[in-house]
Amino acid sequence: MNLTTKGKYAVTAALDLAMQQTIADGFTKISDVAKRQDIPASYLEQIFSRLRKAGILHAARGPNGGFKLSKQRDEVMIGEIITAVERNMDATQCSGEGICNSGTKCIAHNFWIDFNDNVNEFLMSRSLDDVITNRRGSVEQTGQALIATG
Amino acid sequence: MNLTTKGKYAVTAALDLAMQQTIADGFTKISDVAKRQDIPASYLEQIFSRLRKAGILHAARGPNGGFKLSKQRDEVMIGEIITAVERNMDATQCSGEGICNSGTKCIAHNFWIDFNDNVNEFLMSRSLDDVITNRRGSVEQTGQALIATG
DNA sequence: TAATTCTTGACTAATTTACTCGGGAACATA
DNA sequence: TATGTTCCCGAGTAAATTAGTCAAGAATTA
Repeated sequence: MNLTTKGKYAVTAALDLAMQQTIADGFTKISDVAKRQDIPASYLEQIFSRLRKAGILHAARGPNGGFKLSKQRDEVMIGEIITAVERNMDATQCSGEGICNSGTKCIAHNFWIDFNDNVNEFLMSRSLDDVITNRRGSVEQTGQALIATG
Repeated sequence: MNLTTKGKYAVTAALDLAMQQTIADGFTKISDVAKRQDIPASYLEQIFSRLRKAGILHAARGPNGGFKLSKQRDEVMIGEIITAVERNMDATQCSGEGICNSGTKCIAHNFWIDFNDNVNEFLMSRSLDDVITNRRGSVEQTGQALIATG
């Protein structure tokens, strides 16, 4: 399981975009987000690139360009953001393949599956809007699983 | 947040010890646990050393020596094991210090605190016995927090 | 004494993280 | 169409971390 600076920056930056869209409806520049949230701009480029490819953000080039959310802020789940940028959020030793002890499931396998489910549910039940308004998960889990649960 | 092979090996090895103690009441050798659970023995040495220093295991040297749990298997929480061996399980960007955005709390700070609490509760509510008998957390959270929650 | 088992610390290769850098492409405006 | 703006993309890299190995030593039992 990896939860790194990249994932945390991604969430922070997405929250920033969501908040900016409440103020004005246009695109927000990487450099502005970077400055406000204290994130290295060139690193944030990489992160936004991934979020765009995952369909979470929409980009526009040129003057007045930048990024905006593809959906409403109550429709974007934190879990989506994290899986889009993190290498691996799975907690099983075998990446869910059940081969953790010389080809068979290790004795902790089901425990880590449960752990995955728990993290999954937490991250997929909280939208950007929930976090901004300090709610603790109000929207139903809708889509696909964040982590393969074997 | 770091959940690495070390933490996963630690849980698996502790489960093995717990299961062995049901069979016989003596000490279990590192080499036996390593063989059964497919964990490098010299790496497991390091892991058991930490678990012993954390008071989770008790060791004996010499013939018939090895390791055993210091408590009953329904009293050892998975969370204890993981914090004993993992470098950092905190998910906040600032290690809970609230300085994630140039000296102040970043806009995601409270979210990561909630995430910590969630993981915390999950791991501290499951004992070795719960995992072995495939229960999903039966014992009350008793002790100190796994992760500082700011 | 000899064999066994933990104890400790040093060491290391490979991987990952957390970035930077530079050139290019699209777009808006004048 | 020239110019500045902003995203796009890939390559490169220093530092940290992971996932181990190895060897010498201490305690214990037979």
